[in-house]
Amino acid sequence: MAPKQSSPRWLGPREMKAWRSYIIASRRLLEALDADLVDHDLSMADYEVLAQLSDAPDRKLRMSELADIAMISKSRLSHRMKVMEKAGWVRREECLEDKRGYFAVMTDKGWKAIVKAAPDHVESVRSRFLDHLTVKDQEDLAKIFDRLQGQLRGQYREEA
Amino acid sequence: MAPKQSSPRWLGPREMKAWRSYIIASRRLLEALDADLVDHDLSMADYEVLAQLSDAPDRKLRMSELADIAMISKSRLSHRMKVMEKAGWVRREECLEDKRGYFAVMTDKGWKAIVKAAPDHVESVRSRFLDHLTVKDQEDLAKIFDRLQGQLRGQYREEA
DNA sequence: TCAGAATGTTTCAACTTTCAACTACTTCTG
DNA sequence: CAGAAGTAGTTGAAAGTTGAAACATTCTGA
Repeated sequence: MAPKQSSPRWLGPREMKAWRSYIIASRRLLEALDADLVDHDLSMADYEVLAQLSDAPDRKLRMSELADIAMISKSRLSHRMKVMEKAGWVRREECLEDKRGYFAVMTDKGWKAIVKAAPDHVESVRSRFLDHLTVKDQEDLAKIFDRLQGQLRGQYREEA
Repeated sequence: MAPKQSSPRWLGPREMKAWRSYIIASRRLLEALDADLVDHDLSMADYEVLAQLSDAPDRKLRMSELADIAMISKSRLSHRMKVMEKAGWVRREECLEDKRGYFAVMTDKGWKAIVKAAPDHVESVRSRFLDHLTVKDQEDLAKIFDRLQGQLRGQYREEA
């Protein structure tokens, strides 16, 4: 895929440090955040889905759009929705404009669940991430990761 | 677990931005790096295990130590080793000093596999991550994520 | 010497994920 | 307007992942 280099540009010490620090801390961070959510019977993935839904107008979104912004496949969302539906957090609703389509709608129970989980999750994000960043750090990070994202977005969507 | 706050400190715009940018870009980055390794029949997790092994003296490590530095559970490593053993990349070797123990040893075939994958992986890390960072960015990131890691290390190991 | 701890594997059950097929509907094209 | 092609979403099966718990073996310290 990537054109073979005649000789690979190995990472220098500073590059290696940046990469390893980032990747290791990130793994630990994600693990910790997931662990913090277990008390609410949620994973980060589910939290993300519910959070997106709760931010949407009328707390409802087309399945495809939800899959898109939550960054999961349609099939996966379908399966996950079935579980969340059983938990009573969401329900499906037909789309009248396009009868192929469905909306994912957050129920009151789902809303209560996310409202209950959110403060702990936010606290968790603070205590494990934000609290350790200065204002400048925050700005630097946002800048850096926005730059990365710009280049990553859809880059590997080659199969389409 | 976390003590309930009387009122949660919601994220301000700058905090939200930093957090979302980081988490979204990171997910895309990880996905992309994994996708880049598929050609070599490797996942990031397997790459990590093999890389650690290839860095070790004699390319061999005690199972526990390997699990530790690759940040996976012993059970998981055991499972994974079985797969990699079948692929011919590693083998197990008894430990003579402690007969309970085993070494994970990288085979020649495993060495060849990682040597073949490494340049592409490094190139992938560059093109998707490092190339978008200035030297200062690299230093900033290392500093920030080291700080995070210090606080995360073992923090949730409460069950032990 | 022996109880308890440590190493590592295994079995099992639950869960996750992907893939391809499928239904139903919409849009495009001539 | 017919029919081809595309889109939305679901489904079931298969494969893979994971962690917990039980287990065998060996080590260690009192």
